[in-house]
Amino acid sequence: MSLIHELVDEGVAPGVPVALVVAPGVGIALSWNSGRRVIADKDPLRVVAEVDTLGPRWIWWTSREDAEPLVASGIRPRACWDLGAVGRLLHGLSRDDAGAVWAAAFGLEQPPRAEGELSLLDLAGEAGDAVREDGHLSREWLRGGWADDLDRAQRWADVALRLHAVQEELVRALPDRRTGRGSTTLPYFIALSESMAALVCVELAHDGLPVDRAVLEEFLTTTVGPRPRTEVEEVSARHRRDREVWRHFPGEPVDLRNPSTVRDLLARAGIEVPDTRSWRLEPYAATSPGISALLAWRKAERVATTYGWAWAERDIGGDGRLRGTWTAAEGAGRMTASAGLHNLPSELRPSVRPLEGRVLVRADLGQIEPRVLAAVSGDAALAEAAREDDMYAPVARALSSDRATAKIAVLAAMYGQTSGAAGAALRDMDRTYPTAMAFLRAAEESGRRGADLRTYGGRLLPLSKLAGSPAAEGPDSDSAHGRGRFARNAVVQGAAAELFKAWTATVRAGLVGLDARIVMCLHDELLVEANEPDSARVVALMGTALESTASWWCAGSGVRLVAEVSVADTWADAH
DNA sequence: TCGGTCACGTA
DNA sequence: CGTACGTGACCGAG
Repeated sequence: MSLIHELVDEGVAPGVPVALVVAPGVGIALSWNSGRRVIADKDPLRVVAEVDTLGPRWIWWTSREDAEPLVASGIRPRACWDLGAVGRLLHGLSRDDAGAVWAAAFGLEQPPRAEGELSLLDLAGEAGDAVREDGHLSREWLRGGWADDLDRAQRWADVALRLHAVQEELVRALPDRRTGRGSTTLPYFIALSESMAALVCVELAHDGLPVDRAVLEEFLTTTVGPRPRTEVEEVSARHRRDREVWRHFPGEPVDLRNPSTVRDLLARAGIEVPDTRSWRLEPYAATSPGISALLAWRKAERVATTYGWAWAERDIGGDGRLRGTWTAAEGAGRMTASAGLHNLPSELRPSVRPLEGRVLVRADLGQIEPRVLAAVSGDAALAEAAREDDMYAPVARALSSDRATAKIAVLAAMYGQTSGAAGAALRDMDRTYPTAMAFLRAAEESGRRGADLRTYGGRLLPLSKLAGSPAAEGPDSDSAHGRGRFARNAVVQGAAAELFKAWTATVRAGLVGLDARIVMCLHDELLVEANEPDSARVVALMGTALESTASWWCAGSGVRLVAEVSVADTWADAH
């Protein structure tokens, strides 16, 4: 009987949680509720690929470490439960190492980060078991002490399965705040999609974003000059750009990279400003060629330092793929990316372009934050507005204002604006959408007090641990107000991030069998690189995936979620 | 060598 | 208007 048939007999089936531990070059250990076994094989990843066809829900410590070798070998696991990602969700952790996640699940103190050599003190009280007498995981095991022996790998998989059981119970105990509840709780769905987002992060880091080097190099050459071959060339290119600004100002040249000397320079020209931020200088640009030159210099300098030749050399591979490291949830719960992936200036987007025959399918969620506010606050009137394609239109009618004012008022409410022109509109918001406004105020109040909050999907926002001590500084300090604004925004931004990741996971599942992959996640925007013949199916998938996600994410709320989808050869054209 | 500040890109 | 994040240059303290 084949391995696969045996596993099926023993209860491995689609959706069944199976803890996986890979011992490189040795084999794998599996552990699930109705069985456990080790499989010795010199090529363990081949075995994982085989078992994945049964569709188990892989349980692993973190996708970052455990899925990386799978993805690198070409495996695209169907489903997982990422203990680290769920640990972050449940406990508001800023780390996801096994020792920390385990401790949090059992209500223990966070252990010190396991780094450096183990001392005798560390090993005291460890009798060779994975779990110590004090309930923490063994430092020896955390450092990979299980990896050369399948028997120990099996015990390590058992430990993961046990943590999964505890996490699952904790997740199921979280409140489900939906209007229309189903049999599966919302936080449970979110635990799954947060896990899948962590896996997507590994795939994004592996696959990279396609860059057309010729287009990029043309742009860099015209903006900052040709690629410098020596340090001398680099200095002279800098100097050439600097001179374009200096020639507009009489007297000694100053260091343009030092804001305080720039401020002096402007003062000499009769322009007094408290700081030299571009939005403050912008009004002078029309009348002062010097300011205009300085602003142009700033743009070029940004490219030269952050998105210039050095960046291209460092972060774009020989295969023309821009790669960074991705995290699935930081701060309020958004994904983050390094290597400039999340703040690529729009001028660079024409360079994001796949090879001939492939296209980019771009989809973005329209007006996502106000729609999310309507859903998570349970405000019936705002949900009514969120039935429309453009929800600011009905809001404007309700506030008897124009659309622009309505938009400002809604955004001001979500971001905690304290001053400005939205004052009157904000008071109308209070009258028209009292439930949503009370929801936001309650979040701000929690933040100010330093009381922990959970997002709609169950993410713990550890406001008691945020900068500034709530106890020492009192509820009216600057840091208390800072936490208040953060909390007010985080309950919306965080829930929007959860929705986005759930949508992303659904899109990913729908891509199986197509020649297409997700190459960018940008808060409310998804980019899929696809073989041209498959692009129409990807376009359709973006919409159907959103519908099916909305059917559980905001069940019963009446809120409509909308995605705008387009296909193009470059990121810039997909708008 | 480090943290703080300024600046600025995206959402 | 305000929030989140990552990056880089500079300053001043150590």
